[in-house]
Amino acid sequence: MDSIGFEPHDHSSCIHDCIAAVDAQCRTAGLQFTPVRRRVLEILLQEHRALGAYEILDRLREEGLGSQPPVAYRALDFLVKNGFAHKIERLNAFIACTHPGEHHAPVFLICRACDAVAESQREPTQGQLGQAAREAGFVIERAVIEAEGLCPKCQHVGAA
Amino acid sequence: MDSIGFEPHDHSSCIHDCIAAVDAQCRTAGLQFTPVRRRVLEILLQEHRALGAYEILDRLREEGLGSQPPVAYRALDFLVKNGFAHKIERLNAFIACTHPGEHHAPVFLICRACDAVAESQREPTQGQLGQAAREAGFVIERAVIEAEGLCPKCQHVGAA
DNA sequence: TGCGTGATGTTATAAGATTACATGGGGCGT
DNA sequence: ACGCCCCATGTAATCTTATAACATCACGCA
Ligand SMILES: [Zn+2]
Ligand SMILES: [Zn+2]
Ligand SMILES: [Zn+2]
Ligand SMILES: [Zn+2]
Repeated sequence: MDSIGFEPHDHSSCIHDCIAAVDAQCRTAGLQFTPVRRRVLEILLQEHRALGAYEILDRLREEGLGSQPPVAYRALDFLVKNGFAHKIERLNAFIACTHPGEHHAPVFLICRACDAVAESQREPTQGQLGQAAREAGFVIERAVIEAEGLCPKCQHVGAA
Repeated sequence: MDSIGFEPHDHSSCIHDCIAAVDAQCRTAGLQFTPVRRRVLEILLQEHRALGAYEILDRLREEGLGSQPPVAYRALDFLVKNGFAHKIERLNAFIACTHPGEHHAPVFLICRACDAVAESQREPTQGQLGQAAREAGFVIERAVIEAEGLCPKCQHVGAA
C-alpha cells in the first residue's frame, strides 16, 4: 500500500490492510461500512486499475448484492465522498484510494497500455497549478490531476 | 484572447481573431475548416465556459446544420485533435482553446458558481506532476489538469 | 409505540458517446 | 470525360454512464 502503484507488492495483505483501515476509520467517524460498501471497496482493491460503475455492478449482481445502477453508484459515492476511493474523470471509472482517510489531493498516473493506475499525492495549491490559480485570483477547492502515458513495465515492452 | 479568461475583454474581436487564426492555420496545414466545424468553434467561442456536445448539437439543429450526435462529435473531434478546442473531462464538455495551434498542455480553472472556465498553460513534465512521474518511472504523454473552485468575481459575491 | 434518519431495492429516464452504413463532393490520374 | 479514392456529412440505431423518483426496511431514540 505504498504511494506508488507500479511496484510489485503483497497484494492480499494490501487488500486486507486497507479494508481494516477503512473499517476502523468508519467506526471512529460514525460511518456505516455496510456489506455493499465493503464489497465494492474489496472489488476495487483487487485491481490496481480503475473499474467502471457497471463493471462493479456486474460483480455485485453475480453475488446477489444488488443489481441496479443506483446500488453501485451509491456505494461509490460513499467511498469517494469519504476519501476511500477516487473517481478517475478521464476514464469515467473508480479506483480504491491508496492512502484512505488522509485528507489528500490525489495525482494519478494512468498507463494506456496495461491500464494500471498509480496514485500519488501533491499539495495542489503549490506547484504550477497553484501558481496559475494565484495569478488569476482563483481559489481552488478541488483539483483533478491525471496523467496518461506508459508505466515503467510497458515502456520496456514496446522499446527495443 | 489572453491566457487567463476571467478578465473582461473585447469579446467580439476575441471571437473574430480566433476564427481567423484557426482559419489561417488550417489553410497552412491543409485541414478543411468546413462550415460545421467553423460554426461549432464559433459557438464555443461565444462563451468562456464549457458546452456539452448536446448543447452544441441543439444549436446546430436550430440552424439546420445537422441534427444527429455524430455531427457534433465529429466537429468536436476535429477541433480537439488539432488543438483548437479542449475537452474538460470533469464536465464532459468542450471549450474553445485560447491559444489555438500552439502545442500546449492546458490547465483549466473552473468556477463552480458561474461556470466560467479559464485556460492557462504550464509545462506538465515539470512541477509536481512531473516529479511524481519521475519518481514512478512513468512517461507522461498527456495530462488532464482541472481545478474547481471560485473565480475572483464569485468569491466576492458569497463573502460579506 | 411512534418517529426520524439513513441505507437499500426498484423502475424509469436522462445525459453522454459511438458504431455502422449510406450519400455526396472535390481532386487526380487516365 | 470518366472512374476512383478520400474525406466530410447525413442518419439510424445502439451503447455507456449517471441520476431522479419513490417504496421499503432497519436502527436508535423519545
Ligand atoms: Zn487517495
Ligand atoms: Zn503499463
Ligand atoms: Zn488551449
Ligand atoms: Zn465565477
